[in-house]
Amino acid sequence: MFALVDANNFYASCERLFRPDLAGKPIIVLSNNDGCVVARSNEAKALGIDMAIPYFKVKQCCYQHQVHVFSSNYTLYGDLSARVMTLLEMGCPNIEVYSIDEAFLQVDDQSFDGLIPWAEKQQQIIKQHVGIPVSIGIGKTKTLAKVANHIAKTILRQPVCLLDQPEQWLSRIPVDEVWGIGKRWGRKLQALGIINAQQLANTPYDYLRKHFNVVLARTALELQGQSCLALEAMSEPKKNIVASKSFGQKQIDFTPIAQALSTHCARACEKLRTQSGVANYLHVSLKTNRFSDQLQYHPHMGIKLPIATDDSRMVIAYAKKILGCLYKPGFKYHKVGVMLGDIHPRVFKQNSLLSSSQPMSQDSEPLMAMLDQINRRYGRHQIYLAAMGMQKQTWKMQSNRKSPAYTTCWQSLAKVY
DNA sequence: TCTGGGGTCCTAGGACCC
DNA sequence: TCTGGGGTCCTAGGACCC
Repeated sequence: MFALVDANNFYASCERLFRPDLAGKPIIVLSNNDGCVVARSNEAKALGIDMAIPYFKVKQCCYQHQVHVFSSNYTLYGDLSARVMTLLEMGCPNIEVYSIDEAFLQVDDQSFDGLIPWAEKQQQIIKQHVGIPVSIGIGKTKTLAKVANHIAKTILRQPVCLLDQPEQWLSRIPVDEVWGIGKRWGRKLQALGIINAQQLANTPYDYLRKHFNVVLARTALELQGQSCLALEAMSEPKKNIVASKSFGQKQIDFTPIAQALSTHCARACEKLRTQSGVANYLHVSLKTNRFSDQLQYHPHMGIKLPIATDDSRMVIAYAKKILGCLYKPGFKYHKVGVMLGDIHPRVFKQNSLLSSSQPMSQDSEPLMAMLDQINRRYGRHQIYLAAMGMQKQTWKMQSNRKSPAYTTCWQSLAKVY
C-alpha cells in the first residue's frame, strides 16, 4: 500500500504558522517577482482567487477583502518541509520525498486494519510538532493514493482517506483530476468519451498505448490497482540544472543582463557542486516578455564545453560569450537563464586528450570548495564573483512582501512580548 | 524486373509534474 | 504597469554504424 502525505495549502500554512493573528483570515503567496498566485488559504480560495492567476488581476479583490499577501519565502518553506519529512521518516522509513510539500510512503499491507489509525497519528504528530496541517491518502498504487488524497481534501474534508474500494469512488473523479493527466490529455480523453477516472481505468491498455503513450497506459493500470510506479526512495542526481529568473524591471543593456546571467551561472554551479557533478553542456536563453505586444525575440544557444566543469568562473566566461552572440540591442528583455546539461559525477571527469593547457584546473577545486564553505557558513553572497555586478541592480527580482526567515536566521527569530 | 536487416545515438518538440 | 521556476519522460525523425 502507498500513502501520499500532502500538506494543505503548504506555503500559506507556513506563513500562518508564525502569524497566529492570521488564523481564519485569507492568505495568498506569490511566485517569484510577485508575479502569480501560487498558494491560497481556504479563505482565499473561497473568495474565488484562482491558482496561478497573475497577481495584478486579483489585486483589487485582495485589497477589498483584506487578503494578506506574501512574497514567496523559500528559505522558510524549505526548512519547514525538512521538519515534516523528518517526522514522516520516523513514522515510516520507506519514504520518497516527492516535492516540497508531498511524500509517498510505502506501508505494509499486513497491517491493513491499522492503516487509518496509523495515518491519523502521523497527521497529529506533524500538527503538534511542526504545526502544518497535512492530508493523507492511502491506496494500492501511487495513483490511487493520489486519488485518495484528493478525496480526503475535497470530498470528505477529513485528514485521512483509505481507498479500499476504489470502484465506489472513481466514477466521481473527473479524468483530468487524475495524477498524470494534464489539460491537453484531459481534453483529448473527454473527446474520446472518457470522462471520469473509472472510464479511464476500464480503457484497454493497447488503445491508450496507440492513441497516447506508455505513460498514460500505465496510469490506467494504476487506477485498476496494478502498481507500475515504484517508490523511489533514493533521489537521483539531476541530469539538468536550470537557473533562470525574470528581471525585476525590463532590461535593455548588455551589462546588467550579463550580470544577471553570471549570477544564475554561479547558482547553477553551486547546485552542481552539491551533487558532486560536472557539466559538459551549457545552454543560455534570453527572452522578451511573451505577454507584451512589443516585438518578440527569444534567442537561445547551447554549446558542448571543451572540458567538463563545475567551476563558476569557466561557466560564466562561456555563458557571457554565448550571450554576446544572442544579445541584440533594441529589445526590452524580460528574462535570462542558463542550463547545465550532460552532467556526470565528478569522479568520472574526462580530461582532454589534445589540450595540455587547462586553465583554472589547478586551483579550481579548492577555490570553489572554499567559496561554497564561506557562503554556507556566513550567508549567501558573502563572497561572489565580480561578474555578478556590484552596483545597484535593477534586474533583481521584486519581493516586497516577504516574511522573515523565522527558523533559519538569528536576527529573524520571533519576539514574544 | 530487380535494391537487406538490425541496430544506436542525438535532437526537438510535446506532454506531464510540483 | 504588473503574467514563476525547475524538473522528467516519451516519441518521431534523421543520421549514422555494420
